[in-house]
Amino acid sequence: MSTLLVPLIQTPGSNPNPSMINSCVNDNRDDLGFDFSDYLALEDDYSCNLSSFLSDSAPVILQDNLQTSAESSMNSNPDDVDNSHDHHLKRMKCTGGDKGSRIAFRMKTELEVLDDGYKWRKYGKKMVKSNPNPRNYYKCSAVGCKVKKRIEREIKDTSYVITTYEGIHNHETPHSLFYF
DNA sequence: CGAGTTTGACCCGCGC
DNA sequence: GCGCGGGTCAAACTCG
Repeated sequence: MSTLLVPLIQTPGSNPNPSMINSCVNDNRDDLGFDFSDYLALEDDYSCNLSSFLSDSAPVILQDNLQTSAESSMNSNPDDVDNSHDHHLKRMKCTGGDKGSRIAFRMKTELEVLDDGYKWRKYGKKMVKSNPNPRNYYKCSAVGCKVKKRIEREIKDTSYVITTYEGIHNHETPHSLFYF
């Protein structure tokens, strides 16, 4: 299984979130009301349960070093994470393949829906067996854009939200137009 | 009145 | 074939 890091530089048409993380954290992080304390990407197999990514079986790659998720879980105390500004993009995992447009990340926030600069329409809500918290389904509201995202709260610590994106936007984010 | 949300129903894949 | 779980649809509803 190959592993690659998701670029954190905003590129037109790329998934917005890594770049949004960068831009938001750099200036108005406090205004957003959440911390990008953690970050990870999905395996190719999209059918896998999100919770499995938080289990000890999944390897995790840090930006500055490597460690297993078992090790990282010991360091997953939010207090530890918040101690450094560099930890907003602490860890990430991504596997290669044609389906690399799927990405998930986990962040500490009280908000249910994060403003990532795009406009989303909610089209479903589902209780899943593996998580007592409901999973919400969103589609990008832009015409012709088929990007979807799922949002659910982590089982172990409901202060963390797991957001999963599928697909690549075929348009600019309204946020970036404003921002730039 | 249009856009967005809610929610039950439906569909589909998978395991047995 | 059947049941289960997850994802999507769409009508009804809410809100500005």
